[in-house]
Amino acid sequence: MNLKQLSHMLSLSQTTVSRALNGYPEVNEETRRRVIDAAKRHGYRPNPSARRLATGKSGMIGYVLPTGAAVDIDPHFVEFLSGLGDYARAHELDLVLSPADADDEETTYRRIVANRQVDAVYISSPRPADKRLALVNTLGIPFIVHGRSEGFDFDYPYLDIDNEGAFHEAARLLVQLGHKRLALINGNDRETFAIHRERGVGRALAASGLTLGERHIRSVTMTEENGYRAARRLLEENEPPTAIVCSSLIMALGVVRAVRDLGLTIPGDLSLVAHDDVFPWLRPENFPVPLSTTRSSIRLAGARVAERLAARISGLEEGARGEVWPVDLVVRGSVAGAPL
Amino acid sequence: MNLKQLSHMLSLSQTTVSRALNGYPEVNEETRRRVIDAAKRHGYRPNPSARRLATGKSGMIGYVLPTGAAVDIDPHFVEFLSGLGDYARAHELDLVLSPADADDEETTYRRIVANRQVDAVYISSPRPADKRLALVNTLGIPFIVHGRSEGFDFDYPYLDIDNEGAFHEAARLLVQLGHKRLALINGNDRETFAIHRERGVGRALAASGLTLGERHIRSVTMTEENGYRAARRLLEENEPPTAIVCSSLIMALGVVRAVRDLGLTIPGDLSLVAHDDVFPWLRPENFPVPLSTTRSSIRLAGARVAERLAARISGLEEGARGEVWPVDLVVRGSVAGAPL
DNA sequence: AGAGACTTCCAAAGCGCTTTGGCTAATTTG
DNA sequence: CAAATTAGCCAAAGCGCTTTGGAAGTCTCT
Repeated sequence: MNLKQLSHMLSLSQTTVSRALNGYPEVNEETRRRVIDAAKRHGYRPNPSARRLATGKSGMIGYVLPTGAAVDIDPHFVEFLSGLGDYARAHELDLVLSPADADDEETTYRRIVANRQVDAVYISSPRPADKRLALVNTLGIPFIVHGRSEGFDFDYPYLDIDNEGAFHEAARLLVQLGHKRLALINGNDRETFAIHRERGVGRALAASGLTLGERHIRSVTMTEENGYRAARRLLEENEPPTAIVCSSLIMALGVVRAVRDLGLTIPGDLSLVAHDDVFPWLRPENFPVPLSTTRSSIRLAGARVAERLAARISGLEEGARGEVWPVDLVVRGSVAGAPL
Repeated sequence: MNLKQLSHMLSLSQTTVSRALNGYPEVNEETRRRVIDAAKRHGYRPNPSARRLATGKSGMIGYVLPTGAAVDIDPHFVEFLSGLGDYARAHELDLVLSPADADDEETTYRRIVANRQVDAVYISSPRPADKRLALVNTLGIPFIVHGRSEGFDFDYPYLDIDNEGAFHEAARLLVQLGHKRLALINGNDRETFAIHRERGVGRALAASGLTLGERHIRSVTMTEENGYRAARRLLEENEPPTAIVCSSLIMALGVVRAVRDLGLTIPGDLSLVAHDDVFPWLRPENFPVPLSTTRSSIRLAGARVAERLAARISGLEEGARGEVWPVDLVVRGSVAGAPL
């Protein structure tokens, strides 16, 4: 059932039927009702390919997926996707994943924009002065950044959590508990979120005249093994930290293992706080010692990003609105006063 | 730069240019060279929307993503996706994720097929007599199943690992080591892979006159917490198992925690083997006691599925070829002879 | 030399929608 | 009451490809 048949059936022109269905004003309400009714009865669905060709709109959102033999997709991605799906499901919005060589995403961005494959894209894990931002900005495709970048002469729409505030709170708590030697096991410090987190911890320490020395910062990709290694190196130093703030639950697993291997205890010898993106399959309250966390659901963020992308596509949202979500600090058994 | 302009430039018809570019035989090789050359020089790329409308082919593969407030996307998905991207990247093949209500995926399958949104789909985590299989089979869209189903009167193309064989081997090893009371902490037993794994363990036990009683099988979604709970319940029974086979590393984390909480040790009191899908961020050799595993890279499977989908789309692969990959049994410190 | 078979190309008709530019009849306005 | 709007509809022209159905020219064979 296509438009031609439907309009013939109604003894109307394709123009009128099309307009009736798409909510244009220049059609009699009575006629519109007839059309909509007939369309529903006959299960008419406009052919998306034809519509695409005519309008240049695809009704899909895109994501350029960096891949490569040495590249692992962040496990957080799947949670973000769940959220995105939560929104998209209800709006028949599909997501196009365009795998790209991690060393050359630009080609892929250009391709999907030139081909008009998607109406909008989102960008995740941005870095300061991230080239992708500049690119999509000049290419003129609607976009939203999940996270933040820095150092541009233009504003852009984003959704981010208050990483600095969260880690500031966490560190401040530890300082208040008497800890003087804090360490930070961070994610890749070329990404903005990691920079913000470090800044948060640094600010909290500075407020008490303390500092976060180079020695006490590890910046690694977030695997259990890297968490373990970082923790061991920190804890085997001369004056080991008495508290660690850690950027992910997965790394925290490694930290816990290292602490055990060294015959230490949490929170007796070491206080530990980690950031929790809320994985359904690994929960901080189930750690050997319930883990204190800064918590923010990445799934909710996914849903919100989808919602805002849809709004931008339909013109409901404009401009460079930045949105920063607060982060909860949830204190559990893994923190205690500094050892004497 | 579109076809019209290009053909005008070459003083050829659109027909000839189109055919030259698409490798049709009825065009002089000399002409073809000229055309291809000019196309390259001017950076001509056929408009995919137009091509889609004309041919009905989208050049994309699809996946219907079950979502819902109570539905969590399997973290394995991201690894599979990495593999898919490895192949797709090199072939400019995009992946369309169509989020669907987990209780009604059929509508979405029908939509993407009717709209010809994708040229092929893959289906994962199939169950016996899975409705999705019957559906895509009748809808006539090329597909590949990652995993296996059972109980159909038709064959279908799939890629699966030898779950039964793997768990048979694992259980056989444990039996050989003198274990008489084995338990299985499995995934959702409505999915075929879990059934196969149970079958494998059962067969190994039966070969030695042992059985895997109802009591010794837990079938749960694969979270750390569920692994912990299942292990505790098993180990707190009258005659607790001396060996556990576990369907995922994440659950194994929970098992290890439970063992510790109960004051037991691995492998002294309990031998443990788990299936490892090869996550980059959690490796069995880094468990407190290095974990014995049945190993199979889900990422490689993703790449292979993409490759086969592409082959089916282009007609290189036909029929209902099933492909079963062997699984490695990797023995590490977590298994030992049965306690006396 | 004429019939048949290739080879190589082309004009034009789709694919199914949106949108432009009217046209008619009804309504409002001075 | 004539002129100017407006409401409501339509025909036709795209969007940029692929593909059908020739047509003209070149070879081959008897």
